[in-house]
Amino acid sequence: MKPAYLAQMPFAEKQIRATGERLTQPRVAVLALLLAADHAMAHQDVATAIAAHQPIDRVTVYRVLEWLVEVGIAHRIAGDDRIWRFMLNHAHGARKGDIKHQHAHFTCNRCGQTFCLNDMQTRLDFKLPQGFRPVEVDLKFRGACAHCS
Amino acid sequence: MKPAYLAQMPFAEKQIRATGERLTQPRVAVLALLLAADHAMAHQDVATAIAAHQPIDRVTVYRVLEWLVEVGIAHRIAGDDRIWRFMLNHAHGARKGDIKHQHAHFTCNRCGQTFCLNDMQTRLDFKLPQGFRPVEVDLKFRGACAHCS
DNA sequence: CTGCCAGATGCGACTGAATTGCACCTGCCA
DNA sequence: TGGCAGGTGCAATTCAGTCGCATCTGGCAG
Repeated sequence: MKPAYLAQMPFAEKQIRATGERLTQPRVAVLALLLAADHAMAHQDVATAIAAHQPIDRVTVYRVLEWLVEVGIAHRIAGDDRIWRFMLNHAHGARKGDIKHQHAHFTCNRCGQTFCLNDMQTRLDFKLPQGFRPVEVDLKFRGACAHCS
Repeated sequence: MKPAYLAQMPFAEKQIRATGERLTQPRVAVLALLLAADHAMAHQDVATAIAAHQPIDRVTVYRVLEWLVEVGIAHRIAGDDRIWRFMLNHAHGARKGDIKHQHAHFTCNRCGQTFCLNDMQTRLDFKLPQGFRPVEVDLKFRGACAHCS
């Protein structure tokens, strides 16, 4: 059986080319996998999924994921199990001076999966104590996801 | 020179007794240290600070911190460096059905310290996608803290 | 089309936070 | 004050993530 992410490869290639950086097998495979995922993936998940279809080194997976974050394609999420999870960024027109990356994550206590809530409606009004100047905000929910509840 | 946290020991003892659980040296020391801290402390910080004054095992520190979380005295914060940090809970009358633990953390990009923003004013209106039922919310800021800005 | 080489990959060894197993010790109640 | 449940100390282990280095390769120059 062919993994579903293979269908995403052409799109992955295109997106990598758009960065102007090198197009390599591991990069395409990892990005295609993330394109096909509806939830955040841990390094291990990525390595296992790809290894089932083509040989890939653990370390390369780490480096590709890190690279995807660097070029702004993906972002990493710190899990409660001290494991990084990765997800593609939604295109969002950030303007200079804006607080970056203001979007929410939802981790399901039942199935353990982490989702990005890009389309949620949030209004966050806050006023920090004197002197604290935020640059970035993360919002994280825990509970039961749509699948498990 | 006597570490400042020693002054907190009587209070620590009292709070531990209030739990009905055993009163032990390591528990008192760790709690006293956290009582004296104005920011979240990593396991290592705790171990080092206490070891300077009395012998204590690394593993015991882990277990005491975990225990403090269990009995509801402290809570743990996942850092971006995949290190747990611990801070005392503010007393807050949570009612059944309330979303637990809705408070914010602020991690300084300069000095690396993490603070609990208990006294901040926040209003968070949110509406999650269909089916997602949150139990807990964490809000995390990164930027420059009052000391560094 | 081909050779070159910066940059990417693969592999092994390593780091460091956190956990586990087990023997010993100690609060605390009877 | 004796017993023992539960806490502590120590050694060994786990596991995500990192590093150094040799090899390979995408993509440009020639």
